[in-house]
Amino acid sequence: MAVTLKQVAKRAGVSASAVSRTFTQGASVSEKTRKKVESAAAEMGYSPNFLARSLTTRRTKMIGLVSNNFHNPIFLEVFDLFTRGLQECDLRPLLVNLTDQTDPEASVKMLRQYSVDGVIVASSTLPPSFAKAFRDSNMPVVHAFGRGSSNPQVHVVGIDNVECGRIAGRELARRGYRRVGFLGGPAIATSTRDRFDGFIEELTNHPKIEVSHSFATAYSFDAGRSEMCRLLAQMTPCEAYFCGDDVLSIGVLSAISSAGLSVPDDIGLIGLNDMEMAGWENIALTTIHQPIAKIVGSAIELILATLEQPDRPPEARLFPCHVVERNTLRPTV
Amino acid sequence: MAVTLKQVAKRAGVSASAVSRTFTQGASVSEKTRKKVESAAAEMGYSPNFLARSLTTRRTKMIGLVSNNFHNPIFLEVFDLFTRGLQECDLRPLLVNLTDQTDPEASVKMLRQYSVDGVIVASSTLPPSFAKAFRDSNMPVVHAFGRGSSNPQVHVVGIDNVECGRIAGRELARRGYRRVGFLGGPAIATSTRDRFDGFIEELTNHPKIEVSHSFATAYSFDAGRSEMCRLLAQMTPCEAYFCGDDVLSIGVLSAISSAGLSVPDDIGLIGLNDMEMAGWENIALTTIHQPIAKIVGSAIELILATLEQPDRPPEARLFPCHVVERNTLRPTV
DNA sequence: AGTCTTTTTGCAACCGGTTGCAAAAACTTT
DNA sequence: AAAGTTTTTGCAACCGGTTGCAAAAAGACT
Repeated sequence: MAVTLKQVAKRAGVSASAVSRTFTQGASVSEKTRKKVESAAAEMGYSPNFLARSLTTRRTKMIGLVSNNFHNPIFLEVFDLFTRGLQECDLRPLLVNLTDQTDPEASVKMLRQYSVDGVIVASSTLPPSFAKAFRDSNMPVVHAFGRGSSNPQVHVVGIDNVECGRIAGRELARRGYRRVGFLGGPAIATSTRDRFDGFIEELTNHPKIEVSHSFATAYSFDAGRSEMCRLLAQMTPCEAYFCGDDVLSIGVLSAISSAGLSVPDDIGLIGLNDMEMAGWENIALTTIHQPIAKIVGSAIELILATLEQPDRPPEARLFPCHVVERNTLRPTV
Repeated sequence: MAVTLKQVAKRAGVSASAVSRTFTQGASVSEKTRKKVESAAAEMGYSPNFLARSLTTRRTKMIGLVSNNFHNPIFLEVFDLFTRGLQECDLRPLLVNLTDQTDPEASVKMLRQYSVDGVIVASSTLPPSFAKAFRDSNMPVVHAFGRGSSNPQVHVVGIDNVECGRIAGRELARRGYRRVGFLGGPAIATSTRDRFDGFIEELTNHPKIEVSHSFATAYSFDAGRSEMCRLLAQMTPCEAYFCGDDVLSIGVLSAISSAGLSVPDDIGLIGLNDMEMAGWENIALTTIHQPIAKIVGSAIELILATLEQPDRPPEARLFPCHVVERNTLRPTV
């Protein structure tokens, strides 16, 4: 059984309040009693119970971290950054894995029952309405990697996916490709739609370029590979593809080389994310860099600010992206 | 402000205990009051506060999930499995990222302050003493991917790393390699040592085979690549290498192809883990399969059992591994 | 030493629940 | 209808802390 405040109080010969105050920032305790309490606490190995404390302070310092992307390697980086960042702010992540089986409503309820101080939804495939459910339940929430909007319902931190689509389109045009393809992630995901829209929009400026598109069933290696295999079997491939994201690109890359074709000589490829693996020398994917460290940092900052000031109006913070050139697009003509 | 039990009690016209009992499994409440309470609760959107409850029940249903492997892709699979598995048992993972900056002692204390029901340490690089610190602090703990031992200090679930070393040695011998190398992870990690010992032991049965060894600084792509680059620059390479793990292997693979050599024609490679990526067609790593789903499942089962029966003697559960043949070792001669 | 301030202290109520216990209510049995 | 049995109920204490408040102690000033 853990040592309690009362036991420490008795041992130190002071009241419970005195002990409580010694362990509370900025409370009024004389140096003398503080010493008494501290040594008693040290002898007994006491440290305050955060959950009991939270009952009166109404702060648990726990943050729900909700995601459904446990198969995309970039999310390992995301989790690393979030857990480190939260820890630095003295917050603990309560991790929720939103699978197909889990009821979204249930996780809202669950996180409320655990009195988390706030929630971070980390996903580019969940709809804004999901994050909003937390807001409706009166919890501060930030949707990281969510869809930007001029007047968002909840805080959003991410990138401008439409602009990324444009960047990709522009890049392929600049390199003189004449038949290009959009090979997106799941067609329902807003991130996919936005990237698609931007891509198409940009390429309407280049009427001579022929554009086609298709969608993979998920942001995953397998989905990318099988979609590309399907395309290769059906028709003569485009000269270059803009892929929904990096892991998808790697699947595509694999399909291409299995077909005996080579990148970038036969087919060009540009991804999105710039995950660690994209820089691995045997992959060397040309891709659009998404500043995930900044996004994560900003999401944490925003949730922190919202804890202070719960009625802060929802804000969208979108970070600029840029092309990282590696070896999967041919040089400019 | 969230609805409390008392408010529900008032609305339903019953005592607080009645409300509490309606929400407690197996408590005695008449059908009539249960109905009254349930409808009042539904109208008001009440659900019990788990943390307040935990104060008396002494169960938070939170499990500390501690790891230091946020850069090895296999750990995304591990986190996925753990979070799903725990959720299915109605437990929530409180995630702790043990970085170089974080004080291990502090995380023990922190998890105690949050009254987690138990702790799962998921790491092959942390020493048994780390897991033991939780045990010493009276928390049920399971060390997943830890070092097996005939009389362990804490519950361990994992693989027999020594045996894996033997398997690798045997496999290379069987394929007729005559100069083989061990390219391990960090030399201090027990998993590395054990794999090394087994490998060496097995190869003493084959005195004609020449064995060398070296260690990378981490289980990571970069570490594998740079160690292999170093080896290739220094000396004529071995005919085949047993790599510390898969991500290391992929780094090694990349170094080899950068050097203009090919796998398995010039150099053979066998990894360990069989992470998803090892099966990607453009990697196709021959590797030793570690049954991570079984390990995770068993770790959860064990922590659950220990919650029921805290004084259960420490147990080591080691799962057998086997070679998965893909394309990085030459065929048997 | 006496008065006025400021700081420190303990009491008691509270945070949102659970639970042992004895009384009340509901059934059984005769 | 009375007595006996079982089930349901509310009271009150408790889980491990925090905090407003008024009293006590300490310090500052005549």
